[in-house]
Amino acid sequence: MSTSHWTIYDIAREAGVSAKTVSRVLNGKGGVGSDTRARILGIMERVGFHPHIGARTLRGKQNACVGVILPAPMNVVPISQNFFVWLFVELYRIFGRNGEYISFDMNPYALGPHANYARGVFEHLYKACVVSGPLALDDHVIARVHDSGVPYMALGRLDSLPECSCATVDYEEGAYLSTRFLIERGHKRIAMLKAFEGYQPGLERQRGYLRALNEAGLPFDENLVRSVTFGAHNIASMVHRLLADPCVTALIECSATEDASNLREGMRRAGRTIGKDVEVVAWTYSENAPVLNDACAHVWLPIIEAASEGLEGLAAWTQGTRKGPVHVVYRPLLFTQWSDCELPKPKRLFDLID
Amino acid sequence: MSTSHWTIYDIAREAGVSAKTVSRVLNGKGGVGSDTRARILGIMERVGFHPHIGARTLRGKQNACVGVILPAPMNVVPISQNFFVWLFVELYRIFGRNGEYISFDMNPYALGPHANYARGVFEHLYKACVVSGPLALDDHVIARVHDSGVPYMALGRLDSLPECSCATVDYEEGAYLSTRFLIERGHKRIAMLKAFEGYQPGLERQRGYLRALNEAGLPFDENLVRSVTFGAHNIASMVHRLLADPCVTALIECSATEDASNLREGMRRAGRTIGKDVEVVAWTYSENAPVLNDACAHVWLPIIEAASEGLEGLAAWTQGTRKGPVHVVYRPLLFTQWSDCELPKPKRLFDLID
DNA sequence: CTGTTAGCGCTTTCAC
DNA sequence: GTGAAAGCGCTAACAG
Repeated sequence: MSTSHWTIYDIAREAGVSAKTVSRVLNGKGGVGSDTRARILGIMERVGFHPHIGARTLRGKQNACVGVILPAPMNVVPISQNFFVWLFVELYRIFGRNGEYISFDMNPYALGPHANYARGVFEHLYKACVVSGPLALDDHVIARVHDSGVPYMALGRLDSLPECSCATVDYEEGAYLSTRFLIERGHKRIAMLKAFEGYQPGLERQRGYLRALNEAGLPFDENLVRSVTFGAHNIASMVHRLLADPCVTALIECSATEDASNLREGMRRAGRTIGKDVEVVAWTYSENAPVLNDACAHVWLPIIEAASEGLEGLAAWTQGTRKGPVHVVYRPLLFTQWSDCELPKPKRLFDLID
Repeated sequence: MSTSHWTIYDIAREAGVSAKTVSRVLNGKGGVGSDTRARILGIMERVGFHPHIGARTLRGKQNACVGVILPAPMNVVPISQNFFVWLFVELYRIFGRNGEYISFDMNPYALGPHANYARGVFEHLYKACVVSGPLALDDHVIARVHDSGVPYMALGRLDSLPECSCATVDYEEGAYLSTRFLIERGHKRIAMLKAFEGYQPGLERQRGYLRALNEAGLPFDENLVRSVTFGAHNIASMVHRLLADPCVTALIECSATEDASNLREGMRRAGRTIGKDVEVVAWTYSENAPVLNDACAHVWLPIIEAASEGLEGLAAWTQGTRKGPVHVVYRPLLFTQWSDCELPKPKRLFDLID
């Protein structure tokens, strides 16, 4: 083996030209004779030359990777296995196939309180990034990402940054549709099992629920809205608590668990029978796929569809074929007809460990 | 906003110290007064300072990411969805939880013939890397990775590089056990449906098969060993072709598809009935899980277990708590007892697209 | 305990 | 068509 590590200067010396000429060839730029170019390419090939990506990003403007970041720790906001696989394949389709590095930052929180989820942007590692998850109401990082000029797209909105680049569904509308539907069926006291407390989608659910109540002139009782975390135990006991009050005749299940068994367990404990003394509207993230067969309606939240369009927008922004930011918001759809079946219990990506 | 982009010089000026002092604080090194350190940290916090990762890797020795690379294009060697999810979670557990970036290079081949699968190593992006798949027999890249000094681990061996850092199972032994078992049951003409033509694990299968035949003094007929690609059509027709010869009374299914339906279809076309006029040994990648209920034996290839140990070795090597290379080889296990059930048809990660 | 100097490998002026 | 020189932001070596 000759030199274990070749720089453009080594190549230049070998070719009898200057480093700048090598740089031009490396970047496929003009201003180099075709014989010189061929000679340089030959040497590069022979010695297995690769440019130092750090030096490149330091001097040039182009960073190394497309980043994927989780704006909340996974134990706070878990990620579903199916969604993750879908996202990964989509990232591959849109970015990876062109030879982009796709870089995941799963747990910057481990690095201490000063580290934040967008460090890949601020450290000049990412040329673009996907913020994959809901944003906290007090998030102050996304605004800095926005200002950095690096193309980005969040899978969620943020009231405090209306210009935020995002692809999401209208959770407020979903909650509004759910609540209005139950009101129209004559319910007066409607409980809601929601999630994402402290995060924007949690707030949006609350707003939609309130809007429907207000329109109908019904009072708001804060005890009827419960936020759950993602533990099974927690969900069952929250349902139990909500339905302990016999005046509560309806429940909106928009906790994002997509798993009916805990809900059923909670109803059982409360001595309730679905369809008899309680009606349920459930949210689903797959078109026409019921989460709960005996629900009186489902609301479909097309987050996959929104994310797909958002990723394409992000890719175009990254390539410069369009300007950012991206702004995709899909409307949810309420449906009352579906074929009888129960979806498999969804798995969390990191259920496997610890 | 003040300066949109702070360097250690800006911090140094603000703090009234030199850049070197800031660098020391940034890297948690000694030789800085505690008041100075606190002041500098305060400024960093206030302005949201992040070091430029490219500059860091250029000057220092530490690269940015843990890399995951596929040594063959995915259309040539597909990856199973279950294995991928498992690998991702494991990477998270071992590297991601410590705050490492995990960077995937899914398709460097798109960048032209000069690009190779380990560019992330040669471009000084990776501080460590996992080579996730079988190595081609004519692979010349892994040796350069080996020489680069970057900790790495391949999920497969390579004859031409015995010192290669790897975690794998002994495919040769698997083929040997399978063939010997069938010979002991009296079979003389044993067909083998293998995969990974041109890749090391394909060769290993062939070697184990030959070794068992030789030991028993049976002749080798090259028509009895067929390599398949991963299309369903291909597998069924290969099985058909192999079993067309009535003298063939046994089949080793080690094509890595883990899907019995194509095998059954091929047997049907050949007019064969399993257990009656043909016996099958099938390979499985899950402990005690049958791929084919009416096989006469299964061989379990503990690749997950090997990969897990290999990843831990790689992590230790990366942290410097042990020396490389890693060398983990698990032995396969033949078993003839299992509970009756059929595994779900495995999904390829990228079946979803194109 | 702290600062000065040099230089990592590349790209960007600007000159010829 | 090509080259010389400067400098990106950081850290290692060496002073003080």
